[in-house]
Amino acid sequence: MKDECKGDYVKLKDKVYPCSVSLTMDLVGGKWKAVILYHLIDGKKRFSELCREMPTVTEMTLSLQLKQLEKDGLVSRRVFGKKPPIKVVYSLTGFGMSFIPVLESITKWGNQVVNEKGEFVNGPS
Amino acid sequence: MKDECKGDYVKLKDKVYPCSVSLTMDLVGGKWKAVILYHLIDGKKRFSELCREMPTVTEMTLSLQLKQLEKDGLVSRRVFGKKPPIKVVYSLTGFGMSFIPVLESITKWGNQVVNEKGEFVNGPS
DNA sequence: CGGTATCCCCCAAGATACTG
DNA sequence: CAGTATCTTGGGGGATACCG
Repeated sequence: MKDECKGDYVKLKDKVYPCSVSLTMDLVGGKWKAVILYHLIDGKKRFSELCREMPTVTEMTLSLQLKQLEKDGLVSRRVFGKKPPIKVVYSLTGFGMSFIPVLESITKWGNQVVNEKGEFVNGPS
Repeated sequence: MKDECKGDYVKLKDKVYPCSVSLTMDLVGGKWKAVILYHLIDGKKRFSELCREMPTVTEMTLSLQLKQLEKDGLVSRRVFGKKPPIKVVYSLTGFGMSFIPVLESITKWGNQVVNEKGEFVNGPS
């Protein structure tokens, strides 16, 4: 039963998806993952830096999402120091970097949408 | 990278997002929206066709997601007939079509991932 | 500093049954 | 044919407090 490409299933780490779009959305979908990856495009960042750059995400959610991204191999986490002033640095892995073109595509479209139908705002207030 | 104002907020229909990536994920994120749009790339489809092409989505969820996509202006819904053998056709709007490049980018990346780390499967399971 | 531990709410999404 | 109507559940995501 040879279907078209669209009908084929794809499998990654014991999870089966109906198509590669579905797989992508599982890896980088959700409310924050793509945003996090976007903020890591320009290099490694500390946890607190990410917090500052994404003030609308709670620490807990950020931590959780980072962990999932790390588990899926998109982000790497390196720890410096052992006593309470610890330093943790996150960065894109090679795999994560391979996603940059998609992120740029997403950003570009989002900006277009805002330009045509929305508006840019300058403060949280 | 031209977009240096990553800290700016964007607004669309009374909703405020921390960045355009966040906006995009709100419009086409979730488990199925992007998949639905993907299946509409090659032209208009009836509800039952979409059901058949996406057997892992329930009718209810499909209906719900289509309604949201319609509300956000990405998909158009046209009804033919008024008595029980009704025919409803869904298609991408111009706005929806503007998202095709992003979908292609997503598909391409997903396929790469499967090629390098996963596998293609031919049957359901 | 960089998280966890809890607790909680909401809603996406599924199952099943029914209808104009 | 193309959906609704309910009901249920899982887990994403937030708030707050605390810890190594």
